[in-house]
Amino acid sequence: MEENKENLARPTAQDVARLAEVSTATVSRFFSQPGRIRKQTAEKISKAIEVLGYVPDLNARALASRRADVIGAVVPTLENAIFAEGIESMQTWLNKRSITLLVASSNYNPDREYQQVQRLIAHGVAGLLLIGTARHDKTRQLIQARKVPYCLSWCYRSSNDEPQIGFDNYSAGAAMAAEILARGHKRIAVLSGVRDWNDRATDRVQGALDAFAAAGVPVANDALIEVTYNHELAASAMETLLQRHSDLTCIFCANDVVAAGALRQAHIMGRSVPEDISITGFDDIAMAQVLTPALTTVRLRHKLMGELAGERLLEAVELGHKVRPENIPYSIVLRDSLGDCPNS
Amino acid sequence: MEENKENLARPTAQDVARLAEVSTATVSRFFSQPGRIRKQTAEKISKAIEVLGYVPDLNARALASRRADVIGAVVPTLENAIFAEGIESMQTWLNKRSITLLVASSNYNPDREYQQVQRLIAHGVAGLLLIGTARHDKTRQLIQARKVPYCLSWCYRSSNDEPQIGFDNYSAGAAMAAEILARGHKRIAVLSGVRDWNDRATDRVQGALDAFAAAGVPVANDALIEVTYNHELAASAMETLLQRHSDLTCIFCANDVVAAGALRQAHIMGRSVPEDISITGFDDIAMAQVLTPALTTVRLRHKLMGELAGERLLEAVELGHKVRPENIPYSIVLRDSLGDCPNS
DNA sequence: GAAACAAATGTAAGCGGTTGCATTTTTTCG
DNA sequence: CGAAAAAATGCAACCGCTTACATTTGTTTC
Repeated sequence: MEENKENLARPTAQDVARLAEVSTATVSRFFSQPGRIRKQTAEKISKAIEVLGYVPDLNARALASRRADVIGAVVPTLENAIFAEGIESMQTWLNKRSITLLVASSNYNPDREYQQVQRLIAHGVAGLLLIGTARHDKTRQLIQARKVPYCLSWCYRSSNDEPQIGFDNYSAGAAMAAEILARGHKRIAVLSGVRDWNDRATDRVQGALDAFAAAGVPVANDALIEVTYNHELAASAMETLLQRHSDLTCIFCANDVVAAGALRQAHIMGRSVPEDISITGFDDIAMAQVLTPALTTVRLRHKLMGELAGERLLEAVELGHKVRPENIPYSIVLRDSLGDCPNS
Repeated sequence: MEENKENLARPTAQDVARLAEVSTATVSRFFSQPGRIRKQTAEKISKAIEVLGYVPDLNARALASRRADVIGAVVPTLENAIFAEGIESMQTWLNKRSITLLVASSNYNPDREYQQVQRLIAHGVAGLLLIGTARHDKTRQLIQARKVPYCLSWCYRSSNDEPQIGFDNYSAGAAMAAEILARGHKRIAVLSGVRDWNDRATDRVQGALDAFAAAGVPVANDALIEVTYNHELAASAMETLLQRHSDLTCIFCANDVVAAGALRQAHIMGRSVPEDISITGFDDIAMAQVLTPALTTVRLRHKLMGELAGERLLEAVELGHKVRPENIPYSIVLRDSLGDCPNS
């Protein structure tokens, strides 16, 4: 009687078994191998489940079967739309396969990344998605020691032989630089994201820097400013840039958010884009096309990447092999913010 | 010898106990009640943990202690910046307390929301964060039956006595309408989000509609268009609106993304904002201030809300009471996109 | 310094499932 | 129709950790 209170709130497989007049083993098989159960037995069980409102306890299942239907991901932050989008579609993909995605944020901090990886491992994740290549060695060691299948994402460096599915940021940076150079720009500045512990930002900027230098228009040291992922800081950096070099004709921005800030600041300072000065972005987040002028940027298929990473990682987990590296192509989206160099 | 292979990969509390020459109970207490353990014993244990690289199995812990340090949240989508921001800060807050946040997306679909709630319950979450008030009854029943502490978020309706921490969207909609009316606008249109199963969008629009009607400038039926959360659709809806009523002087948008699309379209059609036509947003996402002109909008403290929800929900879980409803104040941010009504 | 009490630790029974192996039931087929 | 093979189900030992209760060790008191 009174013990039913508990049972009502959280019926167990035991309860289901009792009501359906079968053993718990059969109930368990009802879920894991429905084909191996007689139709009439299955109906009894499924009715009992219905009646009791039974929901299997995934913790117990994970413990007993020593595998969890959970994949973990540690992203820098969900506030960055590219990660939010990628994670969202990865999750959607995984959910279709009854896999849960457990997301944690590191806030771009390798120490926190380590903690989060540890937390995810403690939760028994079957696989791990990490962002980029830069991280503490102990983080790698932990993953190695636990033999957790993993995959790096948003990055692709041919020099790196870790499993990775992402974009070749260096070459994409160079490609955008080429577009800029093709329009005759010679006085160029760079608005970078924070590069410390961020290989994506590093590669993007380096790709562009190298391309500019190779074309004989190197970017001066004081024409490169690093800012965190934030409109306002980008705007004030833009102001600084324009004060230092009033003759700039193009700003290469390492991401769209920074570009948006720069665009805004240009407007405030009365420089029209792209007539007086050109600005390019990176990522092609949704916002890029509603800005005025619409942002010329590098399109990265973040959602596709998320899906692909989910698919490949799951495959790797199930088949027990490593994820095969994949370089997802980028493209340059020419909109209005990049124009020909004025006075040339 | 050979069984060590397994042990090396996933050392258990048993292994730690053996190495530290104590019982597993003591190892367990080392984590749960460190104060109750002699210093020298603690040191032996902590050394063993270090040596083995032991990480406790949270699934086993949850099972044995029948409580999990996990809180679940079902959001419509992380692609919407307001949820990404709110969830991010809620997660940060919870992580500080060693609580894991398990996030799932419903894609604005009540059926999927139900599935996700079921999934989270299966994972044994100690508490649940839901968005808004509109959902299937069976979802409510499931939560009720499982006695999972929960909290609605992003909404606050005084008529609703469920635990809720969020914003009074109706009154915020009315407040923005008041600003619009105060500037003399009389030919007003509304660009709404999809209101079906979305109480936030519904309330915002209704609040505005009622305010306009009360002021004697009701919005015509064909001057209200519903669009999904998307720039381009919003832009084309804006075009339709302007075709139907070329004399509109103000567009009330139910969220910033839609407003951005409208702004863009106004620009394309050569209507300058706010001189020819005013546009207002809702949410004050980061983008709002980099648009040109900067968007006048309703500021909602999404991050604060996320933190507060995390704090209160955790408190409710730990103390076993309900979350006390909380109405988080909004404010109107006057920027450039709302101006006086022209020709008046 | 022994009794009395407090603190630290150990013992062992689960938590809610899974699964190898044994057993029972059903189907197949000569 | 009965024996052999196949299919379905049951039994029971875990999975890794927690915790009530028992036991041991340490401390305090007079």
